[in-house]
Amino acid sequence: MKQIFHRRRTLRDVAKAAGVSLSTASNALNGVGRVNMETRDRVCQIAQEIGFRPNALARSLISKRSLTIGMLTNDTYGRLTLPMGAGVSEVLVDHGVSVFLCATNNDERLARLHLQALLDKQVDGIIFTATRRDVKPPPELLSLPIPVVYAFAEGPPQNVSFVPDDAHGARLAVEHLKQIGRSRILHITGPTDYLAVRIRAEGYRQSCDDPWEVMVGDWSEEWGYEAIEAVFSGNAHPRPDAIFCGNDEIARGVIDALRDRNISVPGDISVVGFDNWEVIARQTRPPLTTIDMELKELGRRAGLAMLHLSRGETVTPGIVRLPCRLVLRQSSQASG
Amino acid sequence: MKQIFHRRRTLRDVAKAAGVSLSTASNALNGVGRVNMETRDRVCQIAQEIGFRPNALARSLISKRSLTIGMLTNDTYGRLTLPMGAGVSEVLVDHGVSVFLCATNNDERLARLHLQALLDKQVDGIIFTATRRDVKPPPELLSLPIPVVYAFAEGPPQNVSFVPDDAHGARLAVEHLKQIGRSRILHITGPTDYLAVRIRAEGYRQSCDDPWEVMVGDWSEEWGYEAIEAVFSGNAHPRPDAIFCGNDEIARGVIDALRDRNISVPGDISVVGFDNWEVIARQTRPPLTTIDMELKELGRRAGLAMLHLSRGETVTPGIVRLPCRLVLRQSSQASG
DNA sequence: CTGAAAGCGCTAACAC
DNA sequence: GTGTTAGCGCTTTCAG
Repeated sequence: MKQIFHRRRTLRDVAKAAGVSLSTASNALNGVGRVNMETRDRVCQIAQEIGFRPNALARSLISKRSLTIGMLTNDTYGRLTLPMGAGVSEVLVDHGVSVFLCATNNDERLARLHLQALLDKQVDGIIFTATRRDVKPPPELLSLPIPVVYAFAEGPPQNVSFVPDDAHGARLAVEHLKQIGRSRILHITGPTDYLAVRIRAEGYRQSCDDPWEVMVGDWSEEWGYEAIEAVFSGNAHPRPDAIFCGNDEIARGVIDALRDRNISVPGDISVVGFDNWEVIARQTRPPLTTIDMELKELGRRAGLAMLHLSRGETVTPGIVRLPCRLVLRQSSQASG
Repeated sequence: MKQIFHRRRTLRDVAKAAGVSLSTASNALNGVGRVNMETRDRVCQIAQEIGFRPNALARSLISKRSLTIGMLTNDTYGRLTLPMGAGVSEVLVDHGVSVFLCATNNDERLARLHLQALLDKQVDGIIFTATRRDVKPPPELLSLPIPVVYAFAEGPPQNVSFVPDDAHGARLAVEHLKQIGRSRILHITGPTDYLAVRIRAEGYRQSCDDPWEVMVGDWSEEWGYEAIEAVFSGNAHPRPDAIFCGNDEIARGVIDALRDRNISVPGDISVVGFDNWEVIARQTRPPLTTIDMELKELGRRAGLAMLHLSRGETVTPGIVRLPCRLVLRQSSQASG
């Protein structure tokens, strides 16, 4: 395939066709300055007809605002980055701001390469997102000539960071379980080197009247399954009547293991997950009650903050913790 | 948060500091024209020191190449779009090309908005990707002043489109099953209004010596589960010794149903899925043999094609079908 | 109200 | 080899 494309229309074309000068055409189209109604309409009319669109590059060169931001993410677009990205561009697109997506794939060189390209292209700001909120952002971000916002990552105190309120999420889960009459609540979760794991566990301990020892493993279904085996095999373990899992995959393993043991969910034991990863949470049997981190909203907030900053406005710095949401399905209460 | 940022260094700053003219500085930094080795080094040295970086906007204004492309996708970044996006930017980043990600969310208005923004920003080209290859691309794409490449979508014949070779994938699955000695192969798949469903089914029929009637439902685990119930409940149905599923979710339902019926996988029945969606395929018990559509490679090819086109080179038009890959796990053969 | 002129930051002819 | 000049497409004083 090879196509020949004809020159784009420029403001000059419009001006000539309308028989006015460049500046008049410009003023007319932008609705600034003093310009006769009639000429204004005529210019706009003609611009429309010949399909004129202003060259954003030329504009940005003057205005020093490119209406462009970069989104730097450390993963190959995991399930976390995506909803956030959607949120970000959702709030920005109406303001004409486009988003460069840069997947650094956890590669230092790639990150630098992308960052350099972004700066060269004069992006108005950068949103850094990660798959783990305790990922250390690249140090280059600390001394940039443009604003930086952190999403699902904790930036330095002088910047704005948006993270899900994991403690709140854990509380939501536990409170819900208590409210439906559960009291022996077990927490099975992922590796403790994840900040989120530690915070969720702490949230669990604080809202539980009688917290049990937290069971720590990896993020897999397998671990959830094994954990249940461990709890129900010997007689050593006391029996829970509810299980709050650190993520949905673990919860799925837990539910499968309970079913294999003919323990009814939610009849005998209520199960709550974390993440609301639909492909898992909707497909457990029964469907999983879980905690949604509202990532899209998080993205929206980050995008909004970026918008303000790029206009030179002030945004309160610090780490903003956004509330989670309890998603009720059948795994916690029979009436669903 | 509010920060004051100081003016960026311009070529003029470099020239002044080096005591040369603008053009000499430019030539030196770009290694073009005739410029004395010593002055060249000195200029570069100084540029480095004061942290000069050329303004890509100004450059693009002259070169008419923005080193920027747009990726238009119809979904909120499904699991298909993402690996492709990674592939695209992987091949482009080394050439200084950045990618605008535009999620249209299947909204006409949003699509137009994004498209307009992209054109205004003088992107060198557009990659259109979809979640279904039979999604009709927006008609606006047909008459654009820049090249358009289709990925996981079928564009008009005069353009290049890259799609996974579903027929090949189906053949891979069936051939594999035959090779391990299976002959009564059942195909359980998704809705027939999906082009991919029809092609995979056709591939199944052609490579099977004795194809059975294809079982059609939706894309869910539930459907896979139900389908097995249907097959094994009455006596009407003949019993398969292998099941090729239209996607991994169905396969998971199938495996769960078989386990619930104490039918051994892969002992009695081999199961093969489609998609290689790891969160599912890795977590079935046993882990799922499946077909990978090599989406990242697909993205790479699309990015490469874009690169050529944006340089004005010729690319053979038409629909390019990229081979799939069989991912062996334990669900098809015991030795795994 | 409108137009001529300068300039954003950079590149590319073309003199010197 | 190096500097001067024009200009990419647009906005923006500032005269008229």
